[in-house]
Amino acid sequence: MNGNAAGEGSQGQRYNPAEIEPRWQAVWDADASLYAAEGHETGKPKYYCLEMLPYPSGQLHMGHVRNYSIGDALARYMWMRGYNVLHPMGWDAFGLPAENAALKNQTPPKEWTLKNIAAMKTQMRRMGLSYDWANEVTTCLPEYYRWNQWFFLKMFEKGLAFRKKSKVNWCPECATVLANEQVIGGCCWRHEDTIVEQRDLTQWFFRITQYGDELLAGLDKLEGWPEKVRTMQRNWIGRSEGTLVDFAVEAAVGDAAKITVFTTRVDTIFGATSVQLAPEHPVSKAFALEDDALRVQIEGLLAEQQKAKETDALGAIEKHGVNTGRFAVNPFNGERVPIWVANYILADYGTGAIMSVPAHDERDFEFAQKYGLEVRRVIVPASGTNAEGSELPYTAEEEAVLTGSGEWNGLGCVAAQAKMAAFAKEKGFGTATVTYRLKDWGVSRQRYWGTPIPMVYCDNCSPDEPLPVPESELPILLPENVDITQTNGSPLGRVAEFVNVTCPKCGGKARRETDTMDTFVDSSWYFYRYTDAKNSDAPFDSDKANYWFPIDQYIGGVEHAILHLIYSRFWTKVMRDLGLIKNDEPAERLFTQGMVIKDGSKMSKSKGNVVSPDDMIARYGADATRMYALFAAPPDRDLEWLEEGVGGISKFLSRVHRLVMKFGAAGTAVAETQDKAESAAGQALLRKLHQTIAKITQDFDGRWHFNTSISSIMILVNEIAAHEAAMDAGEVSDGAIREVFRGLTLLLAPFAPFLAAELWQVMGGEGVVFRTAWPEANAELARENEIEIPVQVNGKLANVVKVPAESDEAAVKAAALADEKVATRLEGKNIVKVIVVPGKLVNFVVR
RNA sequence: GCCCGGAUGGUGAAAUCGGCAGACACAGCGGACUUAAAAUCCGCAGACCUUUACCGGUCGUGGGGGUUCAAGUCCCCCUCCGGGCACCA
Repeated sequence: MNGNAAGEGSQGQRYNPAEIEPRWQAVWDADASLYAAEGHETGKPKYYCLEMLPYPSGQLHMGHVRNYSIGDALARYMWMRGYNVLHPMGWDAFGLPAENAALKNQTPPKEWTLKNIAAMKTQMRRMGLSYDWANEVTTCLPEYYRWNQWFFLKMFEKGLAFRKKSKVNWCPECATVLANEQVIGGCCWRHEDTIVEQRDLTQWFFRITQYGDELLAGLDKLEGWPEKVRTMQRNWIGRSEGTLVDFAVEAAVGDAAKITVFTTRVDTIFGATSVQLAPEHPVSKAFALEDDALRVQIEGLLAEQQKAKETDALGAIEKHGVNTGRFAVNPFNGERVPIWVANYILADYGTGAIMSVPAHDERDFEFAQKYGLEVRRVIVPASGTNAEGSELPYTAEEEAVLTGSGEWNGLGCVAAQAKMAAFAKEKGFGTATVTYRLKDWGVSRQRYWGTPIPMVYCDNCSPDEPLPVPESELPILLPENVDITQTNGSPLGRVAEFVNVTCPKCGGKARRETDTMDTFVDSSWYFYRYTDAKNSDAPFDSDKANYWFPIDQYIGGVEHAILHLIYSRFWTKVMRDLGLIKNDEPAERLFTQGMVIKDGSKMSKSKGNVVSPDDMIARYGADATRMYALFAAPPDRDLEWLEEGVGGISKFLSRVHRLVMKFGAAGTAVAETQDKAESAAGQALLRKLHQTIAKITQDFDGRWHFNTSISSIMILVNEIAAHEAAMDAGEVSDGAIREVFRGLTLLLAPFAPFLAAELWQVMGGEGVVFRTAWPEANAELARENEIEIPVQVNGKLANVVKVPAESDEAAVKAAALADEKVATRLEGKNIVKVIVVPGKLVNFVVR
């Protein structure tokens, strides 16, 4: 290039990320120690910075870019603050897409997955992310999934892994079972238009409900987690205190001698005017066997309920019921009440049976109105409470007392609940109890690409009980070259060498379990493996895990608020009880970043609004792409991707580059300049630098509003540019120039690592910029000499006056009164009151 | 229905503890440089009224009320948008 002879800006020195970034990437890739975590023997405090591991689809998307830009900035900052940082990455590599891709491209899942991992790793390196690749974890490799199997055996030993026949969500498209959490709106989470069916299958489960109380109680202590996530988990666990009460069935048939109802309002039991059963309740079934006409009606109700469940319209289902013609006896008052079967009673919550109290429950009221059942009031507002809230149904329990309830009359509702539950227990027809919405975790999947479950079935020696594979036989390798083109049944069931096995107990012929594990198993403990990823004797070394855990900061999308994060908490508690670790919770702090939006909606292939990170990097560089992801919005909010914005950041980085090339080459070795004779320009530069250091340090340590951190760096650069002429003229000392450019580069390092490394080298900085101590804000240098004070008259701005920074109240007031404009406003008025907030404002209240 | 978020210029946003609303950017407009364009640099920029211009004024943070010398910020009521949960007894 030619023609641009003027001064410093020759073409060859222009900011060119396409040249700078690959050069530095090569340097970093060649140095495995750069981002390596140190051992516990280091004297430094530890910091475990973790971003959620991606599914290796083959392509990073902008959500990843955002997630990892946040984590990377934090990790680099913590390093510069002198911490021993663990910043690992891995691959959630099992799961259905690999099988789908295999069908489509005739590529085996393993090959497809490993190829994708390689591609995404390249993208991550291009992004300049500071991962410790020595601790990389890939969940689909036997080195990892053998420990899934090991944990399964431990859980089986402790009775935490068990089999039961259960109604399962079946996606016809996936031809597999889905967890409740994978059913969204009655449809499959992967096939949004495919309605999930109910099927009966024998499945493996993890007894997460055993930890229900602890999972719930632990949420209160997770103060570093978003309240939103904690609330979602609380709702998911759905703990509910109530009472079980037995109603005897009149003229009992077979097993159907009593009906146990679950209620949270046992205080209303004198108002119970019917018992309502779920269609699938054993007593419903027993009645149906005796009466064909009734059976048909009950089946009808069941069909309605299932259909509603499938379309997720359960909340809106029209209530239907059928009177069985039979009666149950209320043990509290000996009264006969009719037994109904209804479509809105769920078999899998509580006991599948309720007592219906129309006067004090919305749903019961609606049902009773429809079928003309008796509505009997047994609760009234406590005296002194106004009666308007007492219209039926009256559901209050505070400030409300019992009536028409025999010996319990006059008791407050809450007190009555405890006393009546105790009474039921004493008399042997009930007890206080706790019910959960949380269900045990179904982990069986009838798929190929997952961890084989390490159990065998032997008809000879153990026809009823599955047998665990001995630990010494692990891993049970997932066979390769399996035909996964057939869609029905487990693919592994068709591999004879896999299925046929010698019984570990009797040595005879036995069959292997052919289901694989839910991939949420993989992601429930991967972050422990990061602490010791190469260990072949154990999932990890306890000392190492205990050094690093809990995770100091976990960063990811809010879509994992329930599933992944509750399973991870469960797994941590199980591992603690196995004696492997000491912590009760996996992560001290959790951060959920917002979505990346384009043209008003979430980026997705179907909407065709996907922006490729590779394109952005090719056009503007990785630094600009990452920095934009942090600049465009605070990290917890949704971010609108605007390509022009990335261009703006790129322009800003060019400015920085130009200025450092021009002035920074003087070097960074000397950092102190408290030269008393520093020029006004020099003082202004140092003042802005130290203000910026304070601001960014505060952002990192506090609320993570990196958008304002970056804007403050821009302000600093604007200040530098404004003093360019003064620097040209030699009015600013070399020391001040050095300090300013050195500080600027260090502040930039967490956000734009490539450029920071480049500039550091240009300036002759010692060592690696990312291991250089984070600059410290000098309050003395940051202090303003003069500040502007707004002066208001009756709360309206009159003028702004300049005063020395340390002015006291009287001086500020005097300066305000001395101002001409202010004086004009005050003319002829009576000053009633003067408010002076030192350093902030003056307000004259006049009449 | 319940529980969380959110609503500020043309756009993304800032205002962290009740103290100058719109920092910093994007887009736009004007200018410098250039044969020209790109790039770069400088400047303008909430709306409205007034004014040749300067100056000046009024309104303004989804809507309505309130507290206060002072409200985007606190309190009460309402609207809309996003997310989660939902006959869970």
